[in-house]
Amino acid sequence: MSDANAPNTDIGLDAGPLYRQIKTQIVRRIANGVWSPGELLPSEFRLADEFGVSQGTVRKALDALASDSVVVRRQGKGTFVAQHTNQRALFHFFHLVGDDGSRELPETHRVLACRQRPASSDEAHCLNLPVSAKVIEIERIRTLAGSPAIIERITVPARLFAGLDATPATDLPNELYRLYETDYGITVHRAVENLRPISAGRRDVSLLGIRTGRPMLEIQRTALTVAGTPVERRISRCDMRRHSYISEIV
Amino acid sequence: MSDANAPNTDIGLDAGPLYRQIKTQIVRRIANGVWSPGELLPSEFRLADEFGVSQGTVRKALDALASDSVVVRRQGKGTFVAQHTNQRALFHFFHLVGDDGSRELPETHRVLACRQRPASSDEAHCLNLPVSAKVIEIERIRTLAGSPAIIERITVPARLFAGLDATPATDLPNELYRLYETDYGITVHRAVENLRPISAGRRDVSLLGIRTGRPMLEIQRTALTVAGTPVERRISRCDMRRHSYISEIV
DNA sequence: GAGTGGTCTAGACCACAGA
DNA sequence: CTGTGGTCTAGACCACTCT
Repeated sequence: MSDANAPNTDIGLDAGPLYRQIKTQIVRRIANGVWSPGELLPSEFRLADEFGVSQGTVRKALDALASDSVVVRRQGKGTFVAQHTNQRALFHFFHLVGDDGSRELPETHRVLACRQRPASSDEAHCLNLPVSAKVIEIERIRTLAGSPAIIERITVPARLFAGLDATPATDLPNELYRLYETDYGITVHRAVENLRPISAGRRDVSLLGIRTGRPMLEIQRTALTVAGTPVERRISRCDMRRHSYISEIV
Repeated sequence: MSDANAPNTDIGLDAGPLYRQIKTQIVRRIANGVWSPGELLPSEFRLADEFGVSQGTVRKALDALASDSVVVRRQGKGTFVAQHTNQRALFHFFHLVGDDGSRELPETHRVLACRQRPASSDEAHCLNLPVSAKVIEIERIRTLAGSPAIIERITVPARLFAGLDATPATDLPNELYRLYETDYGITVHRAVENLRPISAGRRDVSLLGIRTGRPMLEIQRTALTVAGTPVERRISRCDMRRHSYISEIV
């Protein structure tokens, strides 16, 4: 890239087509905060100049990033680093739909706890932390269609979210990923969910008003940054009497 | 396309960029059986000639089709219509994973019934059939890690699958989508699954050896062709004591 | 060696946003 | 009006497969 006739040295061990190297470089800059969510990237021509390649090659990298939802392209305006919006939360990170097919984010939530503590072994494993590491735990109840329906236990590494446990519960938004992004510079890019059915226990009964032993859905989620670093573990117990989990397969 | 300087007439009301029109044309031919699963498409240059556009435009259409898994491209060989393989079944159409993270298709199944009957209202709705339409129902038990774990009721429109109900149970493969493709010319392209937790009933107890009332996962799937026509309704009751459902979110 | 898709380039024109 | 991304073209060269 710096010299068209020599192998590259400014990319970790080089290799692969140019557009892929450029894609990697751009991802790296976004991950390092050189460009922040919502920010306008340089135009294709400027990037092409900087990387020493043709505009078409930069375009191919940017198109790939757009299809990964790492950037958003807007004709006439430019290319922007993707940002968490309610739209994205709804269609990508929230999979519960009403029995009538309605797709709505929870309107309200009630925070039960927000404290710092050592990671459990599950959390240490999923978040790739040493066993002694501290995490911040948020426990809350989310409301669907007017009724409390989800008990959520969210844990994040304390090192990355310093001070989050001191946040007043009223300052915690329902869509936490926007908070992670704006206040801690951490963007959740993708997640893996493991689902299994469970029986309502005493706590579910008292918090959600469901009957003992009724089937519920447990969602275990691990959320990752664009660099693949796990940044959140979230376990949700969901009352599915009026909702189902939707999964689209291609 | 037929004339570079005149608007198109051979595409339903035209409109949109050329590569998209070409993509639509190719999808249409595949849907109509002009090109069958596994078949080699003409080369980019031949298609470009035929459509009267440049090779680059055809390439863009084919790349888009490849990323939709409608075609598969192989350097040095050509572009092929995508085919159902065990790989695709495993990574796209089967979402149950073992507690140890193992991802395996069911090895065996036992067919309980394969008969023709009128569609239920759910089936008529999901398959977009008139209420009086006939469907063919297959009921079977699938085995995971050596134990019967899934009770599946599959229904397909009798009109599209004439004779399927006369198939000996031993001729039904575990991966039905390959049968649909080879014997009935119907390719499942995508599906929508709705999940909800349920309690094990009498039938689950006797067929799967699970205890009454234990939580299970019900998966309601509607499978569609590349043209968007629903071709299968499938309801699976899953014993999740040793498995979870995995969902990857981007 | 011939044919295929994969990469890269260079340049034209269009559609859209905003000063 | 300028600058942006979106489309389309034409041609070069590379990597791979098969004969």
